[in-house]
Amino acid sequence: MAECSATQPLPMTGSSLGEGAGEADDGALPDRAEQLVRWLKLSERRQPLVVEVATWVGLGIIEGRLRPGADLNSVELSQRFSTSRTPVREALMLLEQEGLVELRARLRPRVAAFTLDRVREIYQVREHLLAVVARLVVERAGEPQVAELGRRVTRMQHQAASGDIEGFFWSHVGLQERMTEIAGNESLKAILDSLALRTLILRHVSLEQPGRLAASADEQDRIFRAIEARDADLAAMLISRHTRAALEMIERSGWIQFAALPQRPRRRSRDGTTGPAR
Amino acid sequence: MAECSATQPLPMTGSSLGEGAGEADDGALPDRAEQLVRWLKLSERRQPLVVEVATWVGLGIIEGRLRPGADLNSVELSQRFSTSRTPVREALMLLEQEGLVELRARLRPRVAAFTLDRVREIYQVREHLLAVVARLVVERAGEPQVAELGRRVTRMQHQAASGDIEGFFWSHVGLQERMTEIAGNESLKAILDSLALRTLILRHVSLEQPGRLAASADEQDRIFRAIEARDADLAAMLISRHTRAALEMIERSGWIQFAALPQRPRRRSRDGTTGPAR
DNA sequence: TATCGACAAACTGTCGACATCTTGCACGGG
DNA sequence: CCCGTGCAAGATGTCGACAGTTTGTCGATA
Repeated sequence: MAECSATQPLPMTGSSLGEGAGEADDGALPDRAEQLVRWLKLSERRQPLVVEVATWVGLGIIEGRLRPGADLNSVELSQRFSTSRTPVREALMLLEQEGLVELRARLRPRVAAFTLDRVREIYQVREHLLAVVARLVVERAGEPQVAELGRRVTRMQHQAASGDIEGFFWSHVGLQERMTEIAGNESLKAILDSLALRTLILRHVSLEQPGRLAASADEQDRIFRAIEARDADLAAMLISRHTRAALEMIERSGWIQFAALPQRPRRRSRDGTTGPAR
Repeated sequence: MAECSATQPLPMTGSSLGEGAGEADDGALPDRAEQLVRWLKLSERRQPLVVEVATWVGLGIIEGRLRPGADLNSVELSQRFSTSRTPVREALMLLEQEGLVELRARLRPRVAAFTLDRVREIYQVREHLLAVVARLVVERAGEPQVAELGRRVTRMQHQAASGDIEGFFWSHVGLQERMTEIAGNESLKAILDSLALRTLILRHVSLEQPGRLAASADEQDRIFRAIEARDADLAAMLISRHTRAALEMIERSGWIQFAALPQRPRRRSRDGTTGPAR
């Protein structure tokens, strides 16, 4: 378990993350797990076992514990969760559709690797769809909803002021999700959720850029005021600009090249000396 | 199935699909099946068995042979293809992500049912994303690409003039796919492909409305001329309007209420002799 | 020393079996 | 006659096993 906290590009082979995983199912996973479950609409559609595996792997990818390109072999995952490979394969397929995992016939599943081009594409789509969301929110939000959005933005400003990146990050996620809900187009929400999931880790990177936290908070405030004033054009423009700014931060951070390094996980030596084995 | 690991997707196993469903696939599979395979990005990612099942079921849904709400139980499908249930389940999961099949834990898989609201949502998203595509096409298409689009539009006009709904329909599908390719945003293309798949059957309905064929051909022509003239704003506006018009036709046709009728398939008698056609 | 080829480990895809759950149907009560 | 209850057929989810591939490693060769 000690190795769990390793910040190295630690290949997930072996039992590097062993215990934490095994017990992770019920107690250990905090709110984000539930967020993820809701995001993937897992609970309604799948058995608990599949949900457990998908949640753990998905969270691992989002949180950066599982690096892009890392092997996700089903045998090891099934041992980790004391199940057969069937639910594991199902979980990996779910994550594949969300763009978090790459599956190709006969090849080992791997954590999806980003390319800068792909990220640009996603942000380009997000930019336009979020503009649509903004317009719909202006059109459809009642007073109570506007007030709720205002409270969320206020909280984010406080978090930004106190430098609480983690809190701000999740508030931001929650705010955008709430706005897509208010927009009232479930298909649109599903698409944006999926795109959000793929870029979660990147959005984190974006916020870590110096000065970005305060700037982002300010932009959120201006977007909110446009919504409050029922100015759809302005809100749409601001949210598009906000999205472009976030992309720029990501590009500037150079994170992508770093993360996309060809990661060749070593095969375990077969005498079992893989360090702390289970 | 025999161990023929042929590289070519061999035609359906002719063995066990004796019913009305059987006829439709074997001879009729040629182009659309391949289109569907490409659409789902099946060939790269999955084993032939899964591809075969997914193609058959997916085509069945698109062509209306499998009605919304119809049961898709994995035992029957596995018998039909002489496989085990594992690849069948995988195929159904693939189709679920494309919105063609509904899976819920412990319940039988069913062909996805449309609601009018859901269709409106999809067309709302399509309207905006296609506008983005139009702008990108104007920006990025070279002369050869524009010429190719022109040829496609010309062909569609001929098909419309001769009342060839089926041909026009697939030309239309091909045209939009080509435009999304030219737009050069793969993520955007993936989203639009998925939405297109969900609404394929509806777009067919739309074209069957009297007068719609000619109107659609005319709109396509105007969109093309706007692209040719490099007028991004106009092209985007026209393609949005075109999408809205298509939705209106669908709403007017009343097809959705008809198709969404709670279809309760009777259980088969268990002597295997499926008396009435399925 | 570097390269190529073959071996062996390990992983994936598929299968049939089993436990659990859902669902249609029959039966009994109101 | 209609409705709720219980049962049995049948479907799903999971499992362990097996065959076929992929892949890393080792040894032979130049």
